[in-house]
Amino acid sequence: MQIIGTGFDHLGISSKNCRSHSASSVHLSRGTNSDSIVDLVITVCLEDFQEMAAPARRNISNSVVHIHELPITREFHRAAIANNTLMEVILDTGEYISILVVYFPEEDPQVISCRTHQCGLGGMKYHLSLAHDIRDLGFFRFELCPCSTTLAFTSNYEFLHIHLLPLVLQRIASRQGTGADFLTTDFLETDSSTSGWTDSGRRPPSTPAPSPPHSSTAEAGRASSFTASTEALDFFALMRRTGVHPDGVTFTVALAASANLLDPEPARKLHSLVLKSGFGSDIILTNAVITSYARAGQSVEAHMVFNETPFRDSVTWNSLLCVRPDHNAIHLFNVMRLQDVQPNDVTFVALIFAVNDQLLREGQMVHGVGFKLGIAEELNVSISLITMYAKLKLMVDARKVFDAIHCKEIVSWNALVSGYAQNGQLEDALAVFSSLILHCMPNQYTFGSILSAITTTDIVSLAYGQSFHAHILKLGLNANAYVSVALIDLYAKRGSIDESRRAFEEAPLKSLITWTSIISAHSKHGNYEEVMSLFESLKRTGIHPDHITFLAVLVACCCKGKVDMGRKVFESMVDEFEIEPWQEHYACMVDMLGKAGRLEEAEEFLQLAPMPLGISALQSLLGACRVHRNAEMGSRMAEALMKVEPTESGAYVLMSNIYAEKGEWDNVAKLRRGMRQRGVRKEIGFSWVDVGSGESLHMHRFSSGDNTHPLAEEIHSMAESLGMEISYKKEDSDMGFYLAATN
DNA sequence: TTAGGGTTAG
Repeated sequence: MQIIGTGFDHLGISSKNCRSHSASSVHLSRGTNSDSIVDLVITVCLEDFQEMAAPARRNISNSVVHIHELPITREFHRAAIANNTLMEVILDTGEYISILVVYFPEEDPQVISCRTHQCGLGGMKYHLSLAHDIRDLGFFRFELCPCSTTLAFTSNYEFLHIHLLPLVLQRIASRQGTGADFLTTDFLETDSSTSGWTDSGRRPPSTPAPSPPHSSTAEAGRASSFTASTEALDFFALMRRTGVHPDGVTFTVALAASANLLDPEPARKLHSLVLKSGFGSDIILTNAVITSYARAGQSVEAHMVFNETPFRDSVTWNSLLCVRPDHNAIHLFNVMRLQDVQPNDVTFVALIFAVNDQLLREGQMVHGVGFKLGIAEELNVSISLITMYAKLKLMVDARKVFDAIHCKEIVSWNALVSGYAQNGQLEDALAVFSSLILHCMPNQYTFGSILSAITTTDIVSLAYGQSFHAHILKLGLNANAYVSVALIDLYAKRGSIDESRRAFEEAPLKSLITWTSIISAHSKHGNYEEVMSLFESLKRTGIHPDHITFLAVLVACCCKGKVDMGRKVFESMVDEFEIEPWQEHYACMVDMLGKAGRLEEAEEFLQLAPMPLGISALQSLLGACRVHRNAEMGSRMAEALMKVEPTESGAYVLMSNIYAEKGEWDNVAKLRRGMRQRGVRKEIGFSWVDVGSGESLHMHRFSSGDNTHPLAEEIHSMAESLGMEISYKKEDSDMGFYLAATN
């Protein structure tokens, strides 16, 4: 990427400030680069940007365009025109283009650099990735998107941003040097004393809403949506503070932003403002209010607004149908039809989504009604149906829906691949992939599904995954967040931890999931030190670990016998990160304490858990009782296990071993009799060996004493020699430990 | 300017 311009030096913009989205180096020198990538640098504020942008639009596909040092004006509203025109330029050209906009107020220049990055998707759709390089602007800290983010151009955020940016500029100019941190003020708060459900003072019940994601923690898309929406509402607040009255469009945009925040407060305040501003009967705003409440988890309020609305259009009904958790979507759909409201494709998509895997008949019924109305054949409805049937484990029906689609786009192929992958039908998924590549270009979703299917299919060799990895590299999809996570997981589960690590390091944007993937990978490999070091690095990034991260760390502590550290981690999860432990966390603690021989503490944890811990915790404690020869606690655990799962052999076998080791043969015989009477059979355990020669893409499965493989003899002798090597190594390390202890 | 879903990850 090349940025052309003059006047940058004295503004202090360095390559650091102008991070390249594509991670290539940034040159701030004057020069021309007429290759395929075109960069446009604009120094504003502009006298009349529109006029200047016109030649830009004409020339942009030919070479570098440079608009520079235009006279500064105080008519800031023109900046809005400038922004709009800028966006038009991007859309018109349809080229890969990077634009840097530098706002340059007259006195004491302040800089906001805003890089707009556009990528065209086959000329069909345009998405903008809008990244703001933030500079410390003295009194004014402009917290936009701290990292590169992707936003749809048509998202409300941009429009609001474009409309209100001039106000920000005006604010900067008028308040320079005042030290006011005006963007942190909650302008919506000015109405809080009077805000409420309606002017009659009726307030909605305060149901807790899901907390907003940490802007620094959530994966980039979510974070950007959250940050952008917060910013949009800040602008809205600023707009009101500066005395500009919002119109219906502004309210709609602000409500859409509030819907992204998952926080009921802005929704309530905006609803109140809508009513006070006389927009109470505006159907578009009413619909937006319903969605805003619904997204914030306030389904009661969403329903109340719906009920109090005298006029409802199809969007109003669809808005309510999309409220989660849905209150009987099928019933709502029936009422809608009784009231002669015509359902459309959106209605069906929402309805199908509401049909979960418990509702087979309802799902089929919805399909039938959609078919009769001629809506089921619409592409988006068909894709929803494929996913619905895949969830219902009816892949034959999913396939029928897929086959009936006339114009198959990549998303429909992906829905089918994913359906097969999720239902463990790897071969079908691979067959669909083979056809898919003849018709369209696979994308990150395709590979995400395929890789996860390979990872979860035990009998498939790593070589299979590697061939897809090669495909991914060729298409340049390896940097995608989802693909990199799938690769980390694939390599870790197939024993190649170094490849896992490489996939992690190559991931340009590391989300919590990326971090958790690599921590889990090392945890599975028993690399305690790596796990702890990565965990510390993760915390230093400011990303908050979640339940699964903690589980991976606790498992690592458990495997390594680091009980005190494990307890510390568990406590920090509860006290510092305020994460309510799942039963898996308690079970892990029980396992950890049990393995370390701290059986009483383990049993305490078992009782401490606010929920029943399930069989795995009991099994692990029973196993610990066997190792540490505590028959009394062991029999308590075994009894509890036999009550929960009377036909599972594990408890009988373990308890029988405890008795055998203590020489209590009568008890052993009693247990065995009990097993026979209840028809309990010991399950056969299998192991898989990946030969990795490339001749076969499938792994080889063995059970104990299994001689059916043609190379059984060779394999057994190799296993024997490996076993001997392991025991020598173990003796060596035991001796080392002994020497260290005696010294 | 309001409604939705489909593909991916620990």
